[in-house]
Amino acid sequence: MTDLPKAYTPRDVEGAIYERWLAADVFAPDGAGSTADPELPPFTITQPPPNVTGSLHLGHAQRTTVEDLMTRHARMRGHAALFLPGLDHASIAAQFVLDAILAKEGESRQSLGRERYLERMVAFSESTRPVMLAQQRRVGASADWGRLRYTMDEGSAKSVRVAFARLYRDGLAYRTEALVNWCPGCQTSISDLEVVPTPETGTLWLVRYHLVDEASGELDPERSVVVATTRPETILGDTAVAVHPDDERYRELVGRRARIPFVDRDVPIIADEVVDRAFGTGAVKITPAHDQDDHETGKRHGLPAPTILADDATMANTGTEFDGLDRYEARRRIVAALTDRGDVVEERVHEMIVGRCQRSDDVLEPRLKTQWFIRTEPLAARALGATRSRRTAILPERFEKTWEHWLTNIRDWNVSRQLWWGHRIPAWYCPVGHVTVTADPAGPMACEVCARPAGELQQDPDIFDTWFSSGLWPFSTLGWPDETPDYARYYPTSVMETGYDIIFFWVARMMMLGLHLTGTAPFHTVYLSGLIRDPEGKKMSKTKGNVVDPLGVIDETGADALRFALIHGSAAGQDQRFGTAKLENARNFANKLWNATRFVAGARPASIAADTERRLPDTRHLGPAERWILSRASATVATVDAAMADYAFGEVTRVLYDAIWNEFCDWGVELAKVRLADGSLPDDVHEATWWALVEALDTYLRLLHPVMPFVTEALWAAIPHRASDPGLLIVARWPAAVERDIEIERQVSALIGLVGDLRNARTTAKIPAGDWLETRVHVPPDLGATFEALRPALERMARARPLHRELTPEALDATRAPGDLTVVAGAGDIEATIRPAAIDEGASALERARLERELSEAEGWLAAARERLANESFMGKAPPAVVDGARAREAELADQVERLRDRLAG
RNA sequence: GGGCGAUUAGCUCAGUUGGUCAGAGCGUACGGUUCACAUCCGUAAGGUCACUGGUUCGAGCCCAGUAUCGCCCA
Repeated sequence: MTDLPKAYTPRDVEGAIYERWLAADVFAPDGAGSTADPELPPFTITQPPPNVTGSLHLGHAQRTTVEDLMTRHARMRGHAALFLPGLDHASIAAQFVLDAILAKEGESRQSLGRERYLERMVAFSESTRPVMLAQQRRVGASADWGRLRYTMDEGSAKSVRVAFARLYRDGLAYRTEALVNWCPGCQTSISDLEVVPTPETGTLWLVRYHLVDEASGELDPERSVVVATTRPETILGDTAVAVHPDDERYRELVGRRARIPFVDRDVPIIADEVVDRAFGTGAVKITPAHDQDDHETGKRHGLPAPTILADDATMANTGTEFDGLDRYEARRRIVAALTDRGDVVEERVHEMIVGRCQRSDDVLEPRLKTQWFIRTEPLAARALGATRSRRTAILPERFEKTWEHWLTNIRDWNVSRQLWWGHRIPAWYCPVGHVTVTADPAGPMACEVCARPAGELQQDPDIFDTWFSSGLWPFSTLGWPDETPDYARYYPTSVMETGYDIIFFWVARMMMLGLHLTGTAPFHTVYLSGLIRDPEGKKMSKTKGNVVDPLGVIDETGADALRFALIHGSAAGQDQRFGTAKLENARNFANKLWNATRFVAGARPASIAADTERRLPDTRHLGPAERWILSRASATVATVDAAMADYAFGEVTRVLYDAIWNEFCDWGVELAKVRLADGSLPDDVHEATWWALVEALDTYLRLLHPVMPFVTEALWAAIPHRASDPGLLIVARWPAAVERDIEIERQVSALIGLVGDLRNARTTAKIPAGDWLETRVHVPPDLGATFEALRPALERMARARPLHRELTPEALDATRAPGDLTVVAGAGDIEATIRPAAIDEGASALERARLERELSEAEGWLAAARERLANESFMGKAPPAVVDGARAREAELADQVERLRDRLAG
């Protein structure tokens, strides 16, 4: 069909193609248009659900592309391929976004109240949701939209309740008072993973605490101890001073008491090995309610742990003038007051690490709270078992080390969040504090300990960490805890593709929860993508303003170009910089393919009807070029298959780019052109030639479809199909590698090499590209027939006319005239001469220099080859195949060197 | 403090089990109105594969160490 426009315009094609896929119902593995083989196992990917309130960025586009290409590949191979899409309610992240919007309206979480806030959230997410889904369609995701899930839908809610109830029953969920990471900005606790350790330059204050005279109970005027602290405001919560037990400086102080300023609390001086003698003065204050280490120390020594901060990080319950002050204001005033008293001994600049909130960047406060935790140790052990036994593989493999380390040092997971947007924890408390956990959405009938009626019970106000529902994703989306048909058929899933940055947040949790709740690892392969960075290598982020909107890119260069660019030259787990050069290259490639197809479609011999059914080329009428391209196409199938099996998607695109551009377009099409245009050949030959091109092109379109689905689908429609083909490429069968014709590949590639060498010689001698020059060639006898068959094409490709074939090297020599350009090609056994239109001294010199350069290069290789063959160790120890190869190479080089020397001498 | 990654052509990066693998794209230079494509075609130049040592007949690839940059964990 020649009605394809001259340049590929993705905009004119993509939307319509996606609509056709939707209309044909081919995304669902059990859709009306599915061609899945029921005998084959299904292939399942559950999409990492993007945050519902966000918008897609390049990272999403990259992941969608990888997931989609695996899905499309599996689908074409006949598997029932399920790409299950979804959205995440994103609890804290969504609240953060909404809170910012509310703030602009002069409202806040508090001003709205829980109910209205949640209504607002639902409305907001409903406004962003269709945008996000549309974005994914633009990228080309062949996801089963009919199975779209949401972490806040009833299915997810049910699985959350059931999962938690099971964990509780199994002793893996417990409620306790513990020191948690509190974000004063978000007003919630967060998990250890959400803490961002941030280096900061702070101050280390050395503060004098006066000792108490045990006899009088008054301050001992003689004795004091100087403690070092970076947080003077927590002095108000001190319940001890600690020194190292072996520290001679303080040995005699241990057991005495010191008076805490402002609160006038007398606290013991204790000895504990946790103290670092080299830090500060070697004596530290202990604030068990506001520091992780101090909390542990306090527990060991039975110290009280008064909380002195409110949820908003103002001072509270100290009974001092500082109550009600912000923590930093309190710090300033306390330092000032201590200075006035003369008790600030020293201030030092101090480099330290401060924990900040991943979401709001607020400095976190360790706070004592009663919360729910998941006991992770037994779960982690099973997760490790799954990867160690290779029931689940992690790619790239090096992440297994990270995985091992984290899971073997894992800490219990705090799942309580003092937020509103999310799944409410299904735990109820009776007035005396008994706990009842139930999966029943209506709540418990009564306290399961004391049987107090439901009316007296109160549900936990907290919600779950958003990652809790995410952790159930691979099975909650398929119907778990119910034994649904989907769950039976598609679980466990096949591949979990995601960014390596959430391996702990998400992958580990899915693994742990999946193994415990479903008894099986939720996926057999974890494919970790690298991160997309900006051209300078910086992480893309909204605050940096370097985020690229994929829709803009798609509008400009097309979804296929974006997808190709994201895959090409990438490797699993490896970050990539993303710039316009890659995109342009990908766009050009799509255009190249478009035009190649345009040529093939337009080159259909008149003897073949436009709507004809696909035929295999008649092998009797195939020329070497056609046999060559068919063989190369088959080789490409094999290489792509191998790369796909290795999840080496960058290799897939590399191989296809090379095959399509440098083999099919540059030579397959160019060589065929001559034959197709040769009116002296019979129709049978034209037809076979054309069918060969169609066959090869069809193979490439199929192979490329997973990466570039739109353009391949569009182009596939422009070439004849087989009777067995479905109407759409997306559900057509993946090609099978057939036996290659190695001999024809060798011969044609030698002649292609000859053309290149002839062009090189002409260019070096500054011969105008368009000049037709008399050219003589000698090829070894076994290449003779192929040479003759390709002669017209070779003439054209090398601008060699007339083109004579000499039967012996001597015959070629005999025709040589002064000024002739000489070419030694192939394995040194092909020679050619080009006769310029006029003898040009300058050109001759250039020509001679070229030959000399070639000779010295060949001599160098030859010397190396001979050295190798002379090496007894090599001859003795290298495998015979390698030795044979080296011998053949040596012979070739010797031949080449000899001929080049002859030419230069003659 | 522990771990991981990167270091290959001017730039951005491929290189699966060690045996012509020294590659691609972009860029550069020169030349092209070849009837699919200037989003193109042809030709070319450019690299001691970070450094040092080791294993091996043979190392970009394996081992040890060093340097620089980056990331993760504590």
